[in-house]
Amino acid sequence: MVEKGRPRSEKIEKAILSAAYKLLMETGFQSVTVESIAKEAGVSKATIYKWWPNKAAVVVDSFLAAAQERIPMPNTGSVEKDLLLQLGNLSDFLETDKGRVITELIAQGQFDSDVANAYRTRYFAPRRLAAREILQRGIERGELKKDLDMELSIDLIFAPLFYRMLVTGAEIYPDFIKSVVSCVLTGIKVP
Amino acid sequence: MVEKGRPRSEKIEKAILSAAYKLLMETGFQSVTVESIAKEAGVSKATIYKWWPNKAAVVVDSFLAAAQERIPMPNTGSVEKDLLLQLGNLSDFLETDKGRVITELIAQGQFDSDVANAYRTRYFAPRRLAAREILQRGIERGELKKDLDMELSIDLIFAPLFYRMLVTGAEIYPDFIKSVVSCVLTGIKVP
Amino acid sequence: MVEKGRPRSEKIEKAILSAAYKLLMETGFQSVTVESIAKEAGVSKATIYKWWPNKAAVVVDSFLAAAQERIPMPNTGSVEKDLLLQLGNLSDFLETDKGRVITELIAQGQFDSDVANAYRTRYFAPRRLAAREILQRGIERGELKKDLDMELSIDLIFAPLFYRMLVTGAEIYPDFIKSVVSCVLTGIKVP
Amino acid sequence: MVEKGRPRSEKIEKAILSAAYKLLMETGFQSVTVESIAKEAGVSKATIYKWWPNKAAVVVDSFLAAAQERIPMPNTGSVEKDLLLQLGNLSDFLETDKGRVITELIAQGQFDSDVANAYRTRYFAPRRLAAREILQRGIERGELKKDLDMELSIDLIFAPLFYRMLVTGAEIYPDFIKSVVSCVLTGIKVP
DNA sequence: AGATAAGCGAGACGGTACGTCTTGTCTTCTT
DNA sequence: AAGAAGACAAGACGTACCGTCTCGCTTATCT
Repeated sequence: MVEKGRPRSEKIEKAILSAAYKLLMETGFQSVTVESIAKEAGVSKATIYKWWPNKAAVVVDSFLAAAQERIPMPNTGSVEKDLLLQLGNLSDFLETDKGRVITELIAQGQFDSDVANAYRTRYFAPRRLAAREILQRGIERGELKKDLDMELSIDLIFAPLFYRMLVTGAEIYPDFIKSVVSCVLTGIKVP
Repeated sequence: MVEKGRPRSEKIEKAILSAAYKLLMETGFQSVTVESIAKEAGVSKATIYKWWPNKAAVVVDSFLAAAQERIPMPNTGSVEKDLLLQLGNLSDFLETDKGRVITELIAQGQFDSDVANAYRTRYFAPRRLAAREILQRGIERGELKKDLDMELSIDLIFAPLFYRMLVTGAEIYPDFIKSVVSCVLTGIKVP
Repeated sequence: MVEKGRPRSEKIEKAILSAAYKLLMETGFQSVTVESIAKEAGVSKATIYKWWPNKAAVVVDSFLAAAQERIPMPNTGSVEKDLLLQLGNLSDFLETDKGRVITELIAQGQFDSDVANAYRTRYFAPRRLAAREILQRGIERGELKKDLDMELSIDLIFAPLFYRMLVTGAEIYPDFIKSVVSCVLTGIKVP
Repeated sequence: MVEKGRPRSEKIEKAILSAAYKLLMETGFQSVTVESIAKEAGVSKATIYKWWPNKAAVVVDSFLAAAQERIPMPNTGSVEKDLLLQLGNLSDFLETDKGRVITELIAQGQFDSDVANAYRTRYFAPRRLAAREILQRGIERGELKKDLDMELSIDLIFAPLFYRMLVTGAEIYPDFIKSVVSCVLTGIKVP
């Protein structure tokens, strides 16, 4: 059966997401208003609420849609080098405007579980997968313990960066990453 | 020098903080309004704004004032046991209502640097100090490397719990803590 | 050109004006609050501020909207009788609740020129026109001087009533009106 | 019996009235706040409320205290000339800042009968007395009707000026005064 | 001289209205 | 039916002013 009436315009959806993303980058999550998105996109507020349940949903969506760039998958033959590259990329990213934004989204996730689910499945899940592959190859190469708890290991690797970003606010200098990888590895590596 | 004018009423200050804390626990950060605090405390809104610049400031203050209970300082003679106790307490705490609240405050800290500064200096700083002592004793007993980077080590220990709370939302079961401590230790322990 | 968007609801506008008018009559200008108007009208405060710049504007508007009843135009064939009827009506009116209200609006007009402009053009202008016609007919009938300064004469006729209402607070008894008309017509000098 | 305790400081009372008057002239009735009077006078708010029941009372008092300058009593031998001088002075006065202020006080009198009583007895009563004398002399000289209603006549003379000031807002040019006096004296009817 | 009591400055406080802002829904006409 | 425009309800925000109060200090008279 064919849908009746005017079909949903994909152009409009994109305009909304672009506008939301632009404002998110420029002014931060709290300063973005649905009104401002509508104006920037040349769109009616009702149209936004037609497709997203609330402001947080649009804004998160706009961020995640824009974050679909390729996730780098380092494969140097060494777990340590791979992890250093991976964490280096992440920490570089967290310094950018986008990095600031993701902490705002994580913050919003504490108040809105839909937001939390969104960034978990669409943002973090694929990135953890990349880390998983690095570790998997390390196991196969005999660099890492066979019975490694993968999820735990990934937590140990990523957690310190987010902990500093979100909780302590301490600077994330390059040596910090080196030290994190070194410490975690010496722990999980075959002795 | 003697203070001039009618002195600030401590009773009122306490009433405000108690009211804010009560509402924070009952309804969560976002649902607390300055109006509701004023009503609950039997106080004028203007009085609240006289002493705190905005809602976030009062609410955070109310939490931190209530969080001044003794920080447990385990001292079993073993770094591993001490850390297990410390992290066990923390994870128990994070399961309670207060635990939920602190994630909300951390969230708020992403939007308001005054809030972030408040919980960093008044909440986390003393708790990190406790961890520091545990590690220090470990070094003195020869359990840990002499040239240990303390801040980094504390980050490695605490980060995974907060990472799960704030980012992945994964459950924090008892074995998780054991594994975290074990992994971090094997790395920083003298071989 | 057709208006875009949802049209302004006339029902709501009327509800606001009715509510404001009701409260104005019941409690007086100073006791009316925008909040109370909103509540009485079952309307949002923002809607009121959308169409009126402040409380005074709504309240004055509500009064003037309600004061659009027919202005009596006596035409007895005698200037004196016409003026007596006109002033009698006015003084009866000033004794009512509405009369008290208009002094409050005039008072408000001293602080807010928009208010003053409103009652001048919408309330007094049409009433002065009626008086003008009475005088005009008097001139045509040869009762009054041909070169009469109309504005001045109208001032002389109306002023004493308002002067007593606003300034001296003296009672306005029926004979007072008779005397005013008589004096204005013939003067106080010995003939 | 002698009063116990520290006596009321006249200096302070004067400072309050001066401050209130200064602010009244500079910023108008509504913009004067008790706070600002206290600050300007270097006095405590409580001291103000100790001697006056509310803001309006102080401000009106400050005005009336300052308005105690001699009231001119023209006596030219002609009622017309006397009235022209008297009204001329009044209209000159109403053009000044003080003139604006008195309309504000009259306005305030509509909401506060204490204010109204104050300016009636302390401001208008003595000025009406002066007019009364003018008329009395006119009667004695045979210029005016013997059975003249004095209060009414005074109303007729003063009312138009205040009517223009308070109600119509029309300009009060010199000829206007001439015409008022002339009309009141001789009437508008064809002789 | 010391006690007593009111005057006073400073400023905290309760109360209450203001006018603004944002969210999410609803209504009308246009495409 | 989708969409633009924009009206609307709800309700929190932070500000302002009023008039009252609570301190401690000062300035008088009374004992």
